[in-house]
Amino acid sequence: MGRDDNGSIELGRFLVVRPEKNGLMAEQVVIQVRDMIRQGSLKPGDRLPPERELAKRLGISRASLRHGLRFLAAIGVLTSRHGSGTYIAEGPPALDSEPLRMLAELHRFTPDEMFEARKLLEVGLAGLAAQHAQPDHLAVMAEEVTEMYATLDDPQEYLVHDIRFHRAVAAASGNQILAALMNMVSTAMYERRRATVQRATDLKESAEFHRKIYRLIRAHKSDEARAAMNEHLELAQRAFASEKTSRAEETKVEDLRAKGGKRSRITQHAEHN
Amino acid sequence: MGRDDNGSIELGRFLVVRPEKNGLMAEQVVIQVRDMIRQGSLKPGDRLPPERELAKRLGISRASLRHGLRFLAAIGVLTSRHGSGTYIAEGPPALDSEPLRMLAELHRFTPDEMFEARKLLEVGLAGLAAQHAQPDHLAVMAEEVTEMYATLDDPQEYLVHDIRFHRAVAAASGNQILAALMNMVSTAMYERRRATVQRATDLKESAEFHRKIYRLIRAHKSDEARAAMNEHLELAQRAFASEKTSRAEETKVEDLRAKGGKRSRITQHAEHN
DNA sequence: GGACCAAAGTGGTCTGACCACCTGCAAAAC
DNA sequence: GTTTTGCAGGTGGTCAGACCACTTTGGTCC
Repeated sequence: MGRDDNGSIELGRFLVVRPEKNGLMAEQVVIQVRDMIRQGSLKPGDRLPPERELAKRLGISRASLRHGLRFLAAIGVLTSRHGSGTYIAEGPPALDSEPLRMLAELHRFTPDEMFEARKLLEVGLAGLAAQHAQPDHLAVMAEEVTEMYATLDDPQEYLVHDIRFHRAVAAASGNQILAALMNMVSTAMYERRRATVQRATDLKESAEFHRKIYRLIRAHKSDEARAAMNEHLELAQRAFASEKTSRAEETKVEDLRAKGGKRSRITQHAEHN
Repeated sequence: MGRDDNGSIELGRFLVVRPEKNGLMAEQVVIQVRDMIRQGSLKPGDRLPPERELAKRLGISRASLRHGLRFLAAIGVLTSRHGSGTYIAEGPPALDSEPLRMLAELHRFTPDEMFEARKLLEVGLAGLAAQHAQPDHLAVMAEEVTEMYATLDDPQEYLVHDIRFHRAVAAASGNQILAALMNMVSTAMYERRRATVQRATDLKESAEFHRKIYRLIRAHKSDEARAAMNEHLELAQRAFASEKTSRAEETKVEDLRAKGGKRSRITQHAEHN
């Protein structure tokens, strides 16, 4: 295999990056950007130089540069805005849920598996939240509980506040990693839940549970908060299971996804709320 | 907020898409491939058609197609092999750890946060493993424990078996999602650990712990396995902390990463063991 | 049979052009 | 003076075709 050792680099008039025989160009981009982030010259919200310029600076073609940027966008580090520029992701740390969704498709994850994962994460988060929750987190939780009671007759809307409540608990835990993981799992399940929750089984009971969890977190009762969260999720799991067996329509879900119910992070035009 | 623009596309996905007002081309690719996966015409290990052909079939340029494929490769669904083809990811479900690593850089995650996340996940997994472990999983665990004892004098090698043991526990839990999450977190921490473990503090004690955990899982003692795992990780956390404070050199780590200690999934040429 | 080599197939990169979209600013309208 | 309009430049998105680098395959030669 080795008879091409004429790799003489004589055109190196610029001292940018030595075009060693090493890996792909796109990977170079990832490394460069990561290092810029690491050394602090790029912070969340910052705008990167234009592609044409950046490509020139790194000594690669714009196409290759774009391949690298695409990778970074895919994993959620960047977002590109057509006509405006490329920016470092902002907001709270979050992992894209698309990978998990894909995995679920590929390996046929069962709903029970997902619920189990959620249970483990959320029960733990509830316990941590009870220990570390700050007033502002508690305020958000209270707000969402209130909204739940106010939307008992609108399952779709209720679900939104349900999710926000759990997100607030995650944020209150003080652990950004676990919060990001939980959100990823939770979001990946969203569409399925959205379909089943349609006929509200027991939103009242659900709301009560959320209120109970909130109060336990506020009172710093870690173990009890964990227990309540566990109970709540098992209830939800059973409700989901019974709903699911009673019908087998998937068209609805299909439809929602198709017309932009969610947008892949690939271009995500700044729609984080 | 919630600007619901995005013109309504009521009917919409034909194979030959009109270059009218659809979303980005790359996104079309993602959707197409995902649907192929969902409907079962693409399974793990399968090879996709050549880019040139696929591009023609979808009615887009090869560059755009490649952008889409890059996205899928980035999230771990595909792997491209130069000169060979593009394949659907094989092996057990796994999430790439690069996103988490990037998040850690961007938001300055603390080691304590990471350990806390690991603790939550692994303690839960140990409990589940004690309930669901199969003989083959137990065999792997036993094997790795043995190897740990055999490599007490080689911290680097020891760490490898350490990681494999924990991976085996995760696999034994029967929950692929949690296993994938744990591996993601664990892998993201790998480099840091690799640096600190150099001067083996108490590998003997660590090995004892692993053996203990293994036996408890084998005996289906869920609660005790959880407790042991928790103890083990807190010990490791303390060891890490004390190591870290005693020195502040990072050059070593930098070096390892730079020269291919790890390869981003972006091109990952089939090196899963 | 085994080592070697050449050709075909495939992903990776480059180039340069054009398109679609956003932003900012200046001219026009009020 | 203030608001609206419109245009021009900058920026990301797409396209086309060519060439490079690697892998695989299958044949040739020893």
